[in-house]
Amino acid sequence: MASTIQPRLFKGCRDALPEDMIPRREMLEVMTRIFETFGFAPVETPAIEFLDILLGKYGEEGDKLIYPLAYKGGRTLALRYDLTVPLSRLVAMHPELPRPFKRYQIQPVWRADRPQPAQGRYREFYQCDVDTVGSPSLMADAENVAVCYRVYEALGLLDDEAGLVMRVNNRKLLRVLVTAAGLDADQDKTVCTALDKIDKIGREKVAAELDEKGISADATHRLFQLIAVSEENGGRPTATLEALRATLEGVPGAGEALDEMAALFDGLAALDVPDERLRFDLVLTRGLDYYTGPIYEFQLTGLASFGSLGGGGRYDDLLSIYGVGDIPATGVSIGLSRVQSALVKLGRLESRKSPTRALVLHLEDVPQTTSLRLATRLRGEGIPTEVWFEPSRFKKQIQHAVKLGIPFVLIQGPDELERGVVQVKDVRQGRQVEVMESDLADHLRSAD
RNA sequence: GAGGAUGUAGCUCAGUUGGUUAGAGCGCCAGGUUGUGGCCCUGGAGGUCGUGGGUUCGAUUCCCAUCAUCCUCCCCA
Repeated sequence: MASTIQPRLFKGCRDALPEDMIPRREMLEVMTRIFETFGFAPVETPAIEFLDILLGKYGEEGDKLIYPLAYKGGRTLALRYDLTVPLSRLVAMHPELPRPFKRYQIQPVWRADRPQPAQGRYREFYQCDVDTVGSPSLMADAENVAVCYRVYEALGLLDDEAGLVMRVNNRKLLRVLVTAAGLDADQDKTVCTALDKIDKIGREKVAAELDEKGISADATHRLFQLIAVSEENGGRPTATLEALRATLEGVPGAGEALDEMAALFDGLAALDVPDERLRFDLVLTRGLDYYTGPIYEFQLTGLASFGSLGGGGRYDDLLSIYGVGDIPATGVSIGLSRVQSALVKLGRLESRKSPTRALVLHLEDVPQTTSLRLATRLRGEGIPTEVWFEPSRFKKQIQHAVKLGIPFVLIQGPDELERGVVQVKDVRQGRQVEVMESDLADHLRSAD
Protein backbone atom coordinates (compact mmCIF):
# COMPACT_ATOMS: atom_id res chain seq x y z
CA MET A 1 0.00 0.00 0.00
CA ALA A 2 1.41 3.32 -1.04
CA SER A 3 1.90 5.85 1.72
CA THR A 4 -0.65 8.64 1.78
CA ILE A 5 0.15 12.28 1.22
CA GLN A 6 -0.83 14.74 3.89
CA PRO A 7 -3.17 17.28 2.32
CA ARG A 8 -1.87 20.72 3.26
CA LEU A 9 -1.32 24.25 2.06
CA PHE A 10 1.72 26.47 1.97
CA LYS A 11 1.70 28.94 4.83
CA GLY A 12 -0.28 32.06 4.11
CA CYS A 13 -2.22 30.54 1.22
CA ARG A 14 -5.93 29.79 1.37
CA ASP A 15 -8.55 27.89 -0.52
CA ALA A 16 -11.62 29.85 -1.47
CA LEU A 17 -14.78 27.87 -0.73
CA PRO A 18 -18.15 28.59 -2.33
CA GLU A 19 -19.17 30.80 0.60
CA ASP A 20 -16.01 32.85 -0.07
CA MET A 21 -16.27 32.84 -3.84
CA ILE A 22 -19.91 33.85 -4.14
CA PRO A 23 -19.47 37.19 -2.34
CA ARG A 24 -16.10 37.68 -4.01
CA ARG A 25 -17.67 37.40 -7.43
CA GLU A 26 -20.23 39.99 -6.41
CA MET A 27 -17.49 42.32 -5.22
CA LEU A 28 -15.65 41.82 -8.49
CA GLU A 29 -18.74 42.75 -10.45
CA VAL A 30 -19.05 45.97 -8.49
CA MET A 31 -15.38 46.80 -9.00
CA THR A 32 -15.14 46.05 -12.71
CA ARG A 33 -18.27 48.05 -13.35
CA ILE A 34 -16.84 51.08 -11.53
CA PHE A 35 -13.40 50.71 -13.12
CA GLU A 36 -14.95 50.62 -16.58
CA THR A 37 -17.14 53.59 -15.74
CA PHE A 38 -13.89 55.55 -15.45
CA GLY A 39 -12.69 54.18 -18.77
CA PHE A 40 -10.12 51.70 -17.55
CA ALA A 41 -9.61 48.64 -19.76
CA PRO A 42 -8.86 45.14 -18.46
CA VAL A 43 -5.49 43.42 -18.76
CA GLU A 44 -3.77 40.34 -17.38
CA THR A 45 -0.13 39.40 -17.02
CA PRO A 46 1.54 36.09 -16.12
CA ALA A 47 2.08 35.12 -12.51
CA ILE A 48 5.73 34.48 -13.32
CA GLU A 49 8.18 37.22 -14.26
CA PHE A 50 11.92 37.26 -14.73
CA LEU A 51 13.51 38.07 -11.41
CA ASP A 52 15.46 41.06 -12.73
CA ILE A 53 12.24 42.64 -13.96
CA LEU A 54 11.08 42.79 -10.36
CA LEU A 55 14.24 43.34 -8.33
CA GLY A 56 15.25 46.82 -7.25
CA LYS A 57 11.84 48.41 -7.71
CA TYR A 58 10.36 47.97 -4.28
CA GLY A 59 13.27 48.86 -2.04
CA GLU A 60 15.45 46.74 0.15
CA GLU A 61 12.59 45.45 2.29
CA GLY A 62 10.38 44.78 -0.68
CA ASP A 63 13.01 42.83 -2.57
CA LYS A 64 13.33 40.44 0.35
CA LEU A 65 9.64 39.62 0.06
CA ILE A 66 9.80 38.52 -3.58
CA TYR A 67 9.29 34.78 -4.08
CA PRO A 68 12.06 33.50 -6.35
CA LEU A 69 11.42 30.32 -8.31
CA ALA A 70 13.97 27.56 -8.80
CA TYR A 71 13.97 26.63 -12.46
CA LYS A 72 16.51 24.57 -14.39
CA GLY A 73 19.04 25.02 -11.65
CA GLY A 74 18.83 28.81 -11.71
CA ARG A 75 16.85 31.45 -9.94
CA THR A 76 15.98 33.72 -12.79
CA LEU A 77 12.21 33.65 -12.24
CA ALA A 78 9.89 34.92 -9.55
CA LEU A 79 6.21 35.22 -8.68
CA ARG A 80 4.97 38.74 -9.17
CA TYR A 81 5.02 40.92 -6.06
CA ASP A 82 2.53 43.48 -7.30
CA LEU A 83 0.72 44.47 -10.48
CA THR A 84 2.42 47.81 -11.02
CA VAL A 85 5.83 46.56 -12.08
CA PRO A 86 4.39 43.92 -14.45
CA LEU A 87 2.25 46.66 -15.96
CA SER A 88 5.33 48.82 -16.51
CA ARG A 89 7.01 45.88 -18.20
CA LEU A 90 3.95 45.31 -20.36
CA VAL A 91 3.81 48.94 -21.47
CA ALA A 92 7.54 48.88 -22.22
CA MET A 93 6.97 45.84 -24.44
CA HIS A 94 4.02 47.45 -26.22
CA PRO A 95 5.09 50.91 -27.38
CA GLU A 96 2.19 50.85 -29.82
CA LEU A 97 -0.36 51.18 -27.01
CA PRO A 98 -2.10 54.55 -27.26
CA ARG A 99 -1.32 56.74 -24.31
CA PRO A 100 -2.52 57.61 -21.84
CA PHE A 101 -3.06 53.92 -21.28
CA LYS A 102 -5.77 53.39 -18.68
CA ARG A 103 -5.93 49.82 -17.51
CA TYR A 104 -7.29 47.76 -14.65
CA GLN A 105 -6.01 44.38 -13.57
CA ILE A 106 -7.35 41.94 -11.00
CA GLN A 107 -4.98 39.10 -10.18
CA PRO A 108 -3.21 37.48 -7.25
CA VAL A 109 0.22 38.56 -6.08
CA TRP A 110 2.66 36.83 -3.74
CA ARG A 111 4.74 38.17 -0.89
CA ALA A 112 7.06 36.22 1.39
CA ASP A 113 5.68 37.97 4.45
CA ARG A 114 4.82 36.46 7.78
CA PRO A 115 1.09 35.79 7.47
CA GLN A 116 -1.23 37.35 10.02
CA PRO A 117 -4.83 36.45 9.29
CA ALA A 118 -6.17 38.68 12.07
CA GLN A 119 -4.84 41.69 10.21
CA GLY A 120 -5.86 40.39 6.82
CA ARG A 121 -2.30 39.61 5.83
CA TYR A 122 -1.52 36.64 3.60
CA ARG A 123 1.20 35.47 1.26
CA GLU A 124 -1.14 35.12 -1.67
CA PHE A 125 -3.82 37.73 -2.17
CA TYR A 126 -5.76 39.52 -4.87
CA GLN A 127 -4.99 43.04 -5.90
CA CYS A 128 -7.25 45.15 -8.06
CA ASP A 129 -5.09 47.75 -9.75
CA VAL A 130 -6.06 50.80 -11.71
CA ASP A 131 -3.28 52.73 -13.48
CA THR A 132 -2.90 55.53 -15.98
CA VAL A 133 0.34 55.36 -17.93
CA GLY A 134 1.52 58.28 -20.03
CA SER A 135 -0.05 61.26 -18.32
CA PRO A 136 1.66 63.58 -15.86
CA SER A 137 -1.67 65.14 -14.91
CA LEU A 138 -2.57 65.30 -11.26
CA MET A 139 -6.12 64.69 -12.40
CA ALA A 140 -5.11 61.11 -13.08
CA ASP A 141 -4.06 60.85 -9.44
CA ALA A 142 -7.34 62.37 -8.38
CA GLU A 143 -9.15 59.75 -10.45
CA ASN A 144 -7.17 57.01 -8.74
CA VAL A 145 -8.39 58.09 -5.35
CA ALA A 146 -11.89 58.74 -6.63
CA VAL A 147 -12.31 55.35 -8.27
CA CYS A 148 -11.33 53.70 -4.99
CA TYR A 149 -13.73 55.94 -3.13
CA ARG A 150 -16.55 54.78 -5.41
CA VAL A 151 -15.64 51.15 -4.81
CA TYR A 152 -15.51 51.48 -1.03
CA GLU A 153 -18.75 53.45 -1.18
CA ALA A 154 -20.43 50.68 -3.18
CA LEU A 155 -19.17 48.09 -0.69
CA GLY A 156 -20.64 50.04 2.20
CA LEU A 157 -17.50 51.11 4.01
CA LEU A 158 -18.34 54.77 4.47
CA ASP A 159 -20.37 54.57 7.67
CA ASP A 160 -18.90 55.38 11.08
CA GLU A 161 -18.52 51.76 12.14
CA ALA A 162 -16.23 51.04 9.21
CA GLY A 163 -14.83 54.54 9.02
CA LEU A 164 -12.95 54.68 5.75
CA VAL A 165 -10.14 57.21 5.73
CA MET A 166 -8.18 58.18 2.64
CA ARG A 167 -4.74 59.45 3.56
CA VAL A 168 -2.81 61.41 1.00
CA ASN A 169 0.65 62.89 0.88
CA ASN A 170 3.41 63.58 -1.63
CA ARG A 171 6.91 62.21 -1.99
CA LYS A 172 8.14 65.54 -3.32
CA LEU A 173 6.81 67.23 -0.23
CA LEU A 174 8.56 64.70 1.97
CA ARG A 175 11.85 65.51 0.26
CA VAL A 176 11.20 69.18 0.85
CA LEU A 177 10.56 68.52 4.53
CA VAL A 178 13.80 66.59 4.79
CA THR A 179 15.78 69.46 3.32
CA ALA A 180 13.83 71.97 5.38
CA ALA A 181 14.97 70.06 8.45
CA GLY A 182 18.54 70.63 7.34
CA LEU A 183 19.16 67.15 5.93
CA ASP A 184 20.33 65.88 2.57
CA ALA A 185 17.51 65.23 0.12
CA ASP A 186 18.69 61.68 -0.51
CA GLN A 187 18.33 60.88 3.17
CA ASP A 188 14.60 60.96 2.55
CA LYS A 189 14.23 57.18 2.31
CA THR A 190 15.91 56.61 5.64
CA VAL A 191 13.85 59.31 7.22
CA CYS A 192 10.62 58.19 5.61
CA THR A 193 10.81 54.57 6.70
CA ALA A 194 11.36 55.77 10.26
CA LEU A 195 8.64 58.41 10.14
CA ASP A 196 6.16 55.93 8.78
CA LYS A 197 6.16 54.14 12.13
CA ILE A 198 5.39 57.20 14.20
CA ASP A 199 1.71 56.33 14.63
CA LYS A 200 2.48 52.85 15.84
CA ILE A 201 5.63 53.09 17.93
CA GLY A 202 5.61 56.75 18.92
CA ARG A 203 8.00 59.65 18.60
CA GLU A 204 10.61 58.49 21.06
CA LYS A 205 11.29 55.22 19.31
CA VAL A 206 11.34 56.90 15.92
CA ALA A 207 13.79 59.45 17.29
CA ALA A 208 15.96 56.62 18.57
CA GLU A 209 15.88 54.93 15.19
CA LEU A 210 16.82 58.15 13.41
CA ASP A 211 19.63 58.70 15.89
CA GLU A 212 20.92 55.24 15.09
CA LYS A 213 20.89 56.10 11.40
CA GLY A 214 23.05 59.14 12.06
CA ILE A 215 20.39 61.84 11.94
CA SER A 216 21.10 64.62 14.41
CA ALA A 217 18.72 65.22 17.28
CA ASP A 218 18.33 68.76 16.04
CA ALA A 219 17.18 67.65 12.58
CA THR A 220 14.85 65.09 14.10
CA HIS A 221 13.33 67.75 16.29
CA ARG A 222 12.73 70.02 13.31
CA LEU A 223 11.25 67.13 11.33
CA PHE A 224 8.80 66.38 14.10
CA GLN A 225 7.79 70.02 14.19
CA LEU A 226 7.18 70.09 10.45
CA ILE A 227 5.28 66.85 10.41
CA ALA A 228 3.07 67.97 13.25
CA VAL A 229 1.50 70.52 10.92
CA SER A 230 -0.90 68.00 9.39
CA GLU A 231 -1.94 66.63 12.77
CA GLU A 232 -2.45 70.13 14.17
CA ASN A 233 -4.86 70.81 11.33
CA GLY A 234 -6.63 67.50 11.66
CA GLY A 235 -5.40 66.51 8.21
CA ARG A 236 -8.04 68.74 6.65
CA PRO A 237 -6.83 69.41 3.12
CA THR A 238 -7.25 73.16 2.85
CA ALA A 239 -6.19 74.02 6.38
CA THR A 240 -3.14 71.79 6.22
CA LEU A 241 -2.22 73.15 2.82
CA GLU A 242 -2.41 76.74 4.03
CA ALA A 243 -0.43 76.01 7.15
CA LEU A 244 2.28 74.36 5.11
CA ARG A 245 2.43 77.23 2.66
CA ALA A 246 3.19 79.52 5.58
CA THR A 247 5.61 77.17 7.30
CA LEU A 248 7.58 76.27 4.18
CA GLU A 249 7.69 79.72 2.61
CA GLY A 250 10.92 80.19 0.72
CA VAL A 251 11.98 76.55 0.99
CA PRO A 252 13.12 75.36 -2.46
CA GLY A 253 10.67 72.95 -4.06
CA ALA A 254 7.96 73.57 -1.51
CA GLY A 255 5.83 75.59 -3.92
CA GLU A 256 5.76 72.85 -6.56
CA ALA A 257 4.94 70.09 -4.10
CA LEU A 258 2.16 72.09 -2.49
CA ASP A 259 0.77 73.12 -5.88
CA GLU A 260 0.51 69.45 -6.73
CA MET A 261 -1.42 68.78 -3.56
CA ALA A 262 -3.72 71.72 -4.25
CA ALA A 263 -4.40 70.41 -7.75
CA LEU A 264 -5.07 66.94 -6.38
CA PHE A 265 -7.58 68.25 -3.87
CA ASP A 266 -9.28 70.36 -6.54
CA GLY A 267 -9.60 67.31 -8.73
CA LEU A 268 -11.01 65.25 -5.87
CA ALA A 269 -13.61 67.91 -5.17
CA ALA A 270 -14.65 67.88 -8.82
CA LEU A 271 -14.90 64.09 -8.66
CA ASP A 272 -17.25 64.36 -5.69
CA VAL A 273 -14.97 62.84 -3.12
CA PRO A 274 -15.97 64.52 0.13
CA ASP A 275 -13.29 66.51 1.92
CA GLU A 276 -14.12 64.88 5.25
CA ARG A 277 -12.99 61.56 3.89
CA LEU A 278 -9.50 62.88 3.12
CA ARG A 279 -6.54 63.27 5.44
CA PHE A 280 -3.54 65.25 4.32
CA ASP A 281 -1.10 63.23 6.37
CA LEU A 282 2.59 64.11 6.37
CA VAL A 283 3.37 60.90 8.23
CA LEU A 284 2.22 58.81 5.28
CA THR A 285 5.30 57.74 3.33
CA ARG A 286 4.67 54.27 1.83
CA GLY A 287 7.43 51.74 1.66
CA LEU A 288 7.76 51.11 -2.05
CA ASP A 289 10.70 52.86 -3.66
CA TYR A 290 9.15 53.68 -6.99
CA TYR A 291 6.81 56.45 -5.89
CA THR A 292 7.77 59.97 -6.97
CA GLY A 293 4.77 62.25 -6.41
CA PRO A 294 1.37 62.01 -4.75
CA ILE A 295 0.84 58.92 -2.59
CA TYR A 296 -2.30 57.61 -0.95
CA GLU A 297 -3.36 54.88 1.41
CA PHE A 298 -6.82 53.83 2.58
CA GLN A 299 -7.71 52.45 5.99
CA LEU A 300 -10.64 51.76 8.25
CA THR A 301 -10.76 53.51 11.59
CA GLY A 302 -13.24 50.85 12.67
CA LEU A 303 -10.59 48.17 12.26
CA ALA A 304 -7.60 50.03 13.59
CA SER A 305 -5.12 47.16 13.72
CA PHE A 306 -6.19 45.92 10.30
CA GLY A 307 -3.85 46.64 7.41
CA SER A 308 -4.66 49.11 4.67
CA LEU A 309 -7.42 48.35 2.19
CA GLY A 310 -5.62 49.96 -0.68
CA GLY A 311 -3.07 52.49 -1.71
CA GLY A 312 -0.94 53.80 -4.50
CA GLY A 313 0.71 56.81 -5.99
CA ARG A 314 2.61 58.30 -8.87
CA TYR A 315 5.73 56.60 -10.21
CA ASP A 316 7.12 58.78 -12.98
CA ASP A 317 10.57 57.17 -13.07
CA LEU A 318 9.73 53.48 -13.07
CA LEU A 319 9.21 53.02 -16.83
CA SER A 320 12.60 54.52 -17.71
CA ILE A 321 14.27 51.48 -16.13
CA TYR A 322 13.10 49.46 -19.12
CA GLY A 323 14.80 51.83 -21.56
CA VAL A 324 11.68 53.40 -22.99
CA GLY A 325 12.42 56.93 -21.89
CA ASP A 326 10.47 58.97 -19.38
CA ILE A 327 6.87 57.87 -19.27
CA PRO A 328 4.88 59.29 -16.35
CA ALA A 329 2.50 56.90 -14.64
CA THR A 330 0.26 56.70 -11.63
CA GLY A 331 -1.86 53.99 -10.13
CA VAL A 332 -3.64 52.57 -7.17
CA SER A 333 -4.38 49.15 -5.77
CA ILE A 334 -7.39 47.86 -3.89
CA GLY A 335 -6.71 44.78 -1.80
CA LEU A 336 -9.62 42.58 -2.74
CA SER A 337 -8.67 39.81 -0.29
CA ARG A 338 -8.19 42.27 2.51
CA VAL A 339 -11.38 44.17 1.78
CA GLN A 340 -13.24 40.88 1.88
CA SER A 341 -11.60 39.93 5.19
CA ALA A 342 -12.57 43.34 6.54
CA LEU A 343 -16.19 42.89 5.44
CA VAL A 344 -16.26 39.48 7.11
CA LYS A 345 -14.80 40.95 10.29
CA LEU A 346 -17.42 43.69 10.27
CA GLY A 347 -20.10 41.04 9.77
CA ARG A 348 -21.19 42.67 6.52
CA LEU A 349 -20.82 39.73 4.22
CA GLU A 350 -23.82 37.56 3.59
CA SER A 351 -22.29 34.32 2.43
CA ARG A 352 -24.22 31.68 0.58
CA LYS A 353 -22.86 28.23 -0.02
CA SER A 354 -24.64 27.67 -3.28
CA PRO A 355 -26.23 29.71 -6.03
CA THR A 356 -29.07 27.19 -6.27
CA ARG A 357 -32.57 28.56 -5.86
CA ALA A 358 -34.56 25.34 -6.13
CA LEU A 359 -33.81 21.70 -5.42
CA VAL A 360 -35.98 19.10 -7.15
CA LEU A 361 -36.52 16.29 -4.68
CA HIS A 362 -36.21 12.66 -5.62
CA LEU A 363 -39.34 10.51 -5.34
CA GLU A 364 -39.32 6.77 -5.70
CA ASP A 365 -42.18 6.62 -8.18
CA VAL A 366 -40.88 9.34 -10.45
CA PRO A 367 -38.24 8.66 -13.09
CA GLN A 368 -35.12 10.83 -12.81
CA THR A 369 -35.59 12.00 -16.35
CA THR A 370 -38.85 13.65 -15.29
CA SER A 371 -37.00 15.64 -12.61
CA LEU A 372 -34.33 16.57 -15.13
CA ARG A 373 -36.98 17.87 -17.52
CA LEU A 374 -38.44 20.06 -14.79
CA ALA A 375 -34.96 21.35 -13.98
CA THR A 376 -34.24 22.02 -17.64
CA ARG A 377 -37.37 24.15 -17.97
CA LEU A 378 -36.45 26.17 -14.88
CA ARG A 379 -32.85 26.58 -15.96
CA GLY A 380 -34.10 27.84 -19.29
CA GLU A 381 -35.95 30.51 -17.33
CA GLY A 382 -32.71 31.46 -15.59
CA ILE A 383 -33.57 29.84 -12.26
CA PRO A 384 -30.54 28.07 -10.75
CA THR A 385 -31.86 24.58 -10.16
CA GLU A 386 -30.41 21.29 -9.06
CA VAL A 387 -31.80 17.79 -8.84
CA TRP A 388 -31.35 15.25 -6.06
CA PHE A 389 -30.08 12.06 -7.64
CA GLU A 390 -30.22 9.43 -4.89
CA PRO A 391 -33.26 7.62 -3.47
CA SER A 392 -32.77 9.25 -0.08
CA ARG A 393 -35.35 9.98 2.54
CA PHE A 394 -36.97 13.40 2.42
CA LYS A 395 -35.28 14.32 5.65
CA LYS A 396 -31.89 14.05 4.08
CA GLN A 397 -32.89 15.86 0.92
CA ILE A 398 -34.49 18.77 2.72
CA GLN A 399 -31.59 19.00 5.14
CA HIS A 400 -29.27 19.31 2.19
CA ALA A 401 -31.23 22.33 0.98
CA VAL A 402 -31.10 23.85 4.46
CA LYS A 403 -27.36 23.32 4.77
CA LEU A 404 -26.61 24.94 1.44
CA GLY A 405 -29.05 27.77 1.92
CA ILE A 406 -31.21 26.66 -1.00
CA PRO A 407 -34.50 28.45 -0.36
CA PHE A 408 -36.93 26.13 -2.15
CA VAL A 409 -37.44 22.42 -2.61
CA LEU A 410 -39.76 21.15 -5.31
CA ILE A 411 -41.88 18.05 -4.93
CA GLN A 412 -43.61 16.55 -7.90
CA GLY A 413 -44.96 13.04 -7.47
CA PRO A 414 -47.33 11.07 -9.68
CA ASP A 415 -50.34 12.99 -8.40
CA GLU A 416 -48.80 16.41 -9.03
CA LEU A 417 -47.55 15.32 -12.42
CA GLU A 418 -50.99 14.30 -13.44
CA ARG A 419 -52.44 17.62 -12.35
CA GLY A 420 -49.60 19.68 -13.84
CA VAL A 421 -48.61 21.23 -10.51
CA VAL A 422 -45.57 21.29 -8.22
CA GLN A 423 -45.38 21.47 -4.45
CA VAL A 424 -43.06 24.36 -3.60
CA LYS A 425 -41.72 24.26 -0.08
CA ASP A 426 -39.90 27.27 1.32
CA VAL A 427 -37.46 25.61 3.71
CA ARG A 428 -36.70 28.89 5.47
CA GLN A 429 -40.24 29.38 6.68
CA GLY A 430 -41.54 25.86 6.33
CA ARG A 431 -44.42 27.00 4.17
CA GLN A 432 -45.57 24.90 1.29
CA VAL A 433 -47.74 25.93 -1.61
CA GLU A 434 -49.01 24.21 -4.71
CA VAL A 435 -48.06 26.02 -7.90
CA MET A 436 -49.10 25.44 -11.51
CA GLU A 437 -46.14 24.30 -13.60
CA SER A 438 -46.71 27.24 -15.93
CA ASP A 439 -46.40 29.69 -13.03
CA LEU A 440 -43.46 27.95 -11.36
CA ALA A 441 -40.59 30.04 -12.74
CA ASP A 442 -42.34 33.31 -11.92
CA HIS A 443 -43.22 32.06 -8.48
CA LEU A 444 -39.63 31.05 -7.71
CA ARG A 445 -38.34 34.33 -9.04
CA SER A 446 -40.64 36.55 -7.05
CA ALA A 447 -41.16 34.61 -3.84
CA ASP A 448 -39.01 35.83 -0.96
C1' G B 1 13.61 39.78 9.89
C1' A B 2 12.68 40.44 15.93
C1' G B 3 9.80 38.78 20.15
C1' G B 4 5.82 35.84 22.65
C1' A B 5 2.03 31.88 23.21
C1' U B 6 -0.24 27.27 21.97
C1' G B 7 -0.47 22.00 19.92
C1' U B 8 -5.73 16.07 22.97
C1' A B 9 -11.89 13.72 17.81
C1' G B 10 -14.06 17.43 11.80
C1' C B 11 -14.84 22.06 15.44
C1' U B 12 -14.59 24.23 20.65
C1' C B 13 -12.28 22.40 24.76
C1' A B 14 -11.97 19.07 29.48
C1' G B 15 -8.56 15.55 31.64
C1' U B 16 -4.59 12.40 33.68
C1' U B 17 -0.43 15.62 40.87
C1' G B 18 3.17 9.66 35.64
C1' G B 19 -0.70 3.94 36.03
C1' U B 20 -5.24 -0.81 32.49
C1' U B 21 -10.00 0.24 27.41
C1' A B 22 -8.49 9.20 26.95
C1' G B 23 -13.79 12.28 27.78
C1' A B 24 -17.82 16.21 26.88
C1' G B 25 -20.58 19.54 23.79
C1' C B 26 -21.33 20.61 18.81
C1' G B 27 -20.89 18.38 13.98
C1' C B 28 -21.11 13.73 11.01
C1' C B 29 -23.56 8.75 9.81
C1' A B 30 -27.71 5.39 10.78
C1' G B 31 -32.45 4.46 12.97
C1' G B 32 -37.13 5.89 15.74
C1' U B 33 -40.72 8.60 11.32
C1' U B 34 -39.03 5.23 3.32
C1' G B 35 -44.47 12.22 0.60
C1' U B 36 -41.96 16.56 4.28
C1' G B 37 -36.28 19.22 7.63
C1' G B 38 -35.72 22.25 12.24
C1' C B 39 -37.40 19.70 18.55
C1' C B 40 -36.76 15.00 21.07
C1' C B 41 -34.87 9.84 21.76
C1' U B 42 -31.50 5.58 20.51
C1' G B 43 -27.20 3.68 18.34
C1' G B 44 -22.56 4.32 15.47
C1' A B 45 -18.08 6.01 13.18
C1' G B 46 -14.07 9.08 14.32
C1' G B 47 -7.98 10.12 18.41
C1' U B 48 -0.17 7.86 16.16
C1' C B 49 -2.97 12.96 22.84
C1' G B 50 1.70 17.50 16.56
C1' U B 51 6.56 14.65 15.46
C1' G B 52 11.32 12.53 17.15
C1' G B 53 14.29 11.42 21.17
C1' G B 54 15.32 11.21 26.60
C1' U B 55 14.04 10.03 31.94
C1' U B 56 10.96 5.90 33.98
C1' C B 57 8.80 -0.69 35.50
C1' G B 58 5.30 2.56 32.89
C1' A B 59 4.87 9.11 29.36
C1' U B 60 -0.81 12.09 26.45
C1' U B 61 1.29 13.95 31.42
C1' C B 62 8.16 15.35 33.15
C1' C B 63 12.80 16.99 30.08
C1' C B 64 15.15 18.21 25.26
C1' A B 65 14.78 18.95 20.20
C1' U B 66 11.85 19.65 16.00
C1' C B 67 7.62 20.91 13.12
C1' A B 68 3.04 23.40 12.79
C1' U B 69 -0.38 27.09 14.14
C1' C B 70 -1.65 31.74 16.39
C1' C B 71 -0.39 36.64 18.34
C1' U B 72 2.70 41.34 18.66
C1' C B 73 6.34 44.27 16.01
C1' C B 74 8.40 45.52 11.16
C1' C B 75 6.15 46.24 6.19
C1' C B 76 2.10 46.50 3.37
C1' A B 77 -2.96 44.72 0.21
